[in-house]
Amino acid sequence: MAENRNQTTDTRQKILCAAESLFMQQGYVATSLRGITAMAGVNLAAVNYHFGSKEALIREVFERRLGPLNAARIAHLDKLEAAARGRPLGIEQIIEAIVAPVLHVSKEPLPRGTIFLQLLGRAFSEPADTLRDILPAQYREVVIRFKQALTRSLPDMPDQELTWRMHFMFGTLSYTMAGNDALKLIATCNLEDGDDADAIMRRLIPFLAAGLRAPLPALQIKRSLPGRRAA
Amino acid sequence: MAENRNQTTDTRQKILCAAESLFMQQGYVATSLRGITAMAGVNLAAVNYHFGSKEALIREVFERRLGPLNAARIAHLDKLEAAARGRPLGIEQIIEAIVAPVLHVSKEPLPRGTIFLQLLGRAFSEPADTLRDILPAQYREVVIRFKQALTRSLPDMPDQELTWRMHFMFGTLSYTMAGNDALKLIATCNLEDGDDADAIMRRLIPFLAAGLRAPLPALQIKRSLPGRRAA
DNA sequence: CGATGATTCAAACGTTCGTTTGAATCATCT
DNA sequence: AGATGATTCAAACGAACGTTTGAATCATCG
Repeated sequence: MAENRNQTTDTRQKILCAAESLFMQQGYVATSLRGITAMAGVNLAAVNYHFGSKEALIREVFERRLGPLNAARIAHLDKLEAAARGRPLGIEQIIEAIVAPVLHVSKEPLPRGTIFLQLLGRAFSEPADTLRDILPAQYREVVIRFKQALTRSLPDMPDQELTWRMHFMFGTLSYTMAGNDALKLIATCNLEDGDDADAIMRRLIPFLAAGLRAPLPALQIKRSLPGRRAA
Repeated sequence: MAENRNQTTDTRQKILCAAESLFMQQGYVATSLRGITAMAGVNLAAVNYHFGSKEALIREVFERRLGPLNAARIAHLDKLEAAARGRPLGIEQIIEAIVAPVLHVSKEPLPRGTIFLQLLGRAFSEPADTLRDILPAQYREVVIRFKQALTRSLPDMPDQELTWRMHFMFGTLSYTMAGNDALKLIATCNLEDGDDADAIMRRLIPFLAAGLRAPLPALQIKRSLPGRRAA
């Protein structure tokens, strides 16, 4: 059993990188194994040999990066909570624990990192059944932990309202990561110069923190729009 | 020339509705014309006869609903500005002009409306080249007009910062419309009862308004989070 | 009614897809 | 060196795709 020296792992990595890149550009369904193996410079059959199927391949593409990313988020939160010794954390701190690990990913040997981020951003809106299984699993602990932290820092917020605001927050983050392509669709002014991942995320944190802290919507009776928002 | 009485328009509409529904469930690439025509109960060749190609079909699917939606947004904004007589509008008013027309769409003979909203939410992250052309065209005027309005209401906000916050806002809106599926991916508590489109949007407006009004991020010297990268 | 043009239909076209196969190649160890 | 098992490779498989075709059907009007 040669197990592996560099050949086998090399082929696997080349496939994973090419797949990551093409899935991002074209989406899961539109990307063919022939395109992936061509870009990776390996034989077509290598995908089924090393991964078993196209579906198993995309699963590995996600797990390879999403696992460490979410682990870093939780580690960051652990550190904050240890330092706080039971006191509630600041909203900005919590958000930063979610956002900062993304920045580290984005700095991986370029352009590997940003490619995955765009792929991840798209992932939530891809209807592919494949991700229906792996995303919840990868995110469960993150959501639970951060919701606990936010609940402590926003004690007056009803649970359901907080859930929605976290949903909004992840939506903004996801959409922002998915990125510049989508942005250009609706941007009318050129976003020039130093708008790298750092700058974007630094703009994102105050936006999200203010949203999370927003005054509760008036406990509206079910009468809807035309009467207008109250308060 | 029979032009059309009901036969031809009927077939067209049946195809459009089936396509809308299947594109939403499966995405553009994963949806086959055979599936669409089967659901619509028409012949396979009808799509190419009535629309010319699969690509032209999805274009029509979007234009059919997106045009009226964005027209309603602009009409809503027109009305607000006429009533304000030159004074700046309230942030919540502006956001409501963006959001409220969505609610009307969602109330179309169910479940037609919500289906399209989910499709639209996904659209921005679909890498399909097709939409690269039609979305910017459909959104250009909306973005310009609302940015003007927001600029007047937030006179101290730098243009670039406002562009980003509008991006964040559309991201949240898009992600929220794309919807419950994506939400369930990360939701840990069940969002019960009355969380229909109305309720969601009423939660969304304060969140977004607070985000838009958030204090400017400290005009940071470019030194970033942990210490890290320069410039 | 017979003619005309619009619409439907079943069948087929050529391509491309994910996957499988069986032989060839490579690395490793006795 | 020879045997062994892991890995690569070219070739092929059947299935599904978007599109085209040419005849059948329908509505309309002189």
